[in-house]
Amino acid sequence: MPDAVSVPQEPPYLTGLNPQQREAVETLDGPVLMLAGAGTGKTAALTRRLAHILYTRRAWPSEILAVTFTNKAAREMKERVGRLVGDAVEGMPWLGTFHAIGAKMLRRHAELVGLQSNFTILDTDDQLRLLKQLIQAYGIDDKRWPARQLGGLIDSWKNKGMTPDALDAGESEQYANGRGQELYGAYQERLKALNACDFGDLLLHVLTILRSNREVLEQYQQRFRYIMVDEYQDTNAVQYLWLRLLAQERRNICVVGDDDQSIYSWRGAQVANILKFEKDFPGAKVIRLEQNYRSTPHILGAASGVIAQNSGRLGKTLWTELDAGEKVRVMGVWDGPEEARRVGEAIETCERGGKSLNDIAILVRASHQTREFEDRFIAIGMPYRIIGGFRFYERQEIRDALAYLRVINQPADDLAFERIVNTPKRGLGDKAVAKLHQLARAEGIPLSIAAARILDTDELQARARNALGAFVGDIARWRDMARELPHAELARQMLDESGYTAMWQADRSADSAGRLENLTELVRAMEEYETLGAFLEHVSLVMDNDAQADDAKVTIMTIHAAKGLEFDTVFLAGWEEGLFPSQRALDEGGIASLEEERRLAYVAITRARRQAVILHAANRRIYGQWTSSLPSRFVGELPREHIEEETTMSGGESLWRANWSEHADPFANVKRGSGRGPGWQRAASTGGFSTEPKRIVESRKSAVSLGNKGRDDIAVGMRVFHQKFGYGRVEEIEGNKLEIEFEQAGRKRVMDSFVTVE
DNA sequence: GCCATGACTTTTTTT
DNA sequence: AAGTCATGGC
Repeated sequence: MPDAVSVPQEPPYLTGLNPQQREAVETLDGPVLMLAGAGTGKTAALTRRLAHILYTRRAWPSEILAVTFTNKAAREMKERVGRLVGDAVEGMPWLGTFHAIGAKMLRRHAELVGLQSNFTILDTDDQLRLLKQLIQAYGIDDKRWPARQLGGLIDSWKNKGMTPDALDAGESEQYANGRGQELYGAYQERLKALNACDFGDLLLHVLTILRSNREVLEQYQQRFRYIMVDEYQDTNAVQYLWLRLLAQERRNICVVGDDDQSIYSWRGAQVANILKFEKDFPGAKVIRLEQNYRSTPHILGAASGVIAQNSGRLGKTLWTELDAGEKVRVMGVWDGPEEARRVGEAIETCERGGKSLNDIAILVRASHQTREFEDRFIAIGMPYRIIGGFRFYERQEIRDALAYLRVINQPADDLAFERIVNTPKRGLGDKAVAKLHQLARAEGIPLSIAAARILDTDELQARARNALGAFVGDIARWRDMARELPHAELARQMLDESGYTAMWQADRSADSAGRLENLTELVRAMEEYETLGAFLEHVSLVMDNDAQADDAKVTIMTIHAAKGLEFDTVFLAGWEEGLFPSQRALDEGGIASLEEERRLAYVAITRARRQAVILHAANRRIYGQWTSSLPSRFVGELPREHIEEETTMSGGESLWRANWSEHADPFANVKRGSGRGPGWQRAASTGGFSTEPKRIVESRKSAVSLGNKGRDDIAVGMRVFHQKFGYGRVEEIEGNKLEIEFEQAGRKRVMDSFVTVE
């Protein structure tokens, strides 16, 4: 230990950083732009920078604004900072997603935009129902002008920072021949009446408040001594305006981003934000992180080759000191089910090689692709977790239960009231609800109050009136209970007394048990929150269903959801024209969209640490229709020296014909020979092309037998035939896997779907 | 008011 | 293929 006296020991958070990272950590004053390529340790730099600020007492935890894009990223940052500075991280109320922070600010100043602080945050489903009502009320044909479209437009307006009165004619023109503004305005009015807001409002309302209330703005400008923003390339206009206002005073803002990983332009993200940072904050220090610590040179080379096809990049040179490792495998398969099967097999090989399933991920372009893998993994008993896709709170039973809680928490929440007024069935159908609406609209009161009033009239049939009376009585009683009982207990009783639990208990369908479990889980989760309001906020903004990460599972998710994550082995499925790049992107956004798809491909490949496998299928079922597909152009853009191509489809004509007969007329439009894309031609001409006959058999087998999930025709001791290993005797059965003593091949573990009974 | 039936659309990505 | 939505019989 040289010079232990004169050199104070380096704080732990500074060790192991490269010079650029260290500079990013230690440059605390003034604006900083960190351009950080994939895998260059930007999260490490960011978290240590945070630790540095706290450690040197430049600011209290509550004086730092740290914004991330996803809850996952926020959680991870919290964890990593916690490891460096201990409990201080608990006092960081302003670490979170833009939306979570927006909600927090909005609750404090709700009255400035005409809301009460217990406002409800509507999700997309509520939003859509509300829009449908409005569209109908305004006499617009919802076939021609769907609510979804209006919802999308409103969202994009909010992302651009446009309130209804700031909307220009061109924007308004996009919906129902110029009635966009009218509807948007009406929607905002309605939200106010419901004491509710949508996701976009969490950002836009805050911007409005900061812009129109000098004291509030100054208060926050003073408070936030340091501002840090992750994934800056994905910020949209409102977020940008927000940050600019908040950072203007102290100018201690550090943003981190990578223009090559900008994949949210459809949500209003503007890469331009990162490009003009130096203009917005003159004197900004620009720090580039270019050493990649994550991936092997082959993986990096493959990713760089693809992204190099894009124009208008800031450009950077990633390099790594890691060993070359394996080449990226590119695998052509017959169809979707085979893709899932091959990936399953490859994962089993990894597993046998001692790899944890937690280090393996399957990334897809569109969430519906997860299904193929789910089906397959259930069949072979492979543990998996799906991230994204259906969120916990999007499930019907959870949304119903939450609606009960919302009605208690916030009497003006008509959407919640409507949802549960006849769930479970109480004999209050459309007619009764229409009467309620009528009264509510005439008097300008919420539905729940209208419900109480209508009981004194003879508007409703005796039957409906009795049912409604009972329901109104229940709600009143629950509201009283809410004052005394812990909210989890309240929820339990409410679900019971309302008959909601009973409704699912009486349900004989396959998933009713799971739904009841989810309800239990929901109530259990409530216990962790101080107030009902806090819980509801958590549910609508933060909660996701990957909470239990205890045992090893393969992760299946979209590429978007994978941003910022990394895995040893990554399978990239469905690299086919039309799927990835997505047809819709190509049709609607032209070259700009294609480039975004390409960035997506770049993000996908760079998630891998050691091994990347890219797959493309020759046939896929789209909307129940078999369609032939070409390998993605991105496959053709992978530099040859970094990849290794193979296909499971050998045997030429005979195999193709053999498969045709198994489907109705699935490949009428299959193009053969010269009609294939570049990747395909190359695959066919390289040595990776296999001609082993056993593969043919297996390929064909897949097309036929995939439907069989589990089978009951096999028992221990039976003589069975396996396509690859021949005849053998079943020694052991474990789920879908069989232990078989083969006459030729010896003892092997195989999947039951591959054997036939003698 | 409830439920069964059939026509019809759908899937890009998320807070 | 699966889910949504409108219609009509009970």
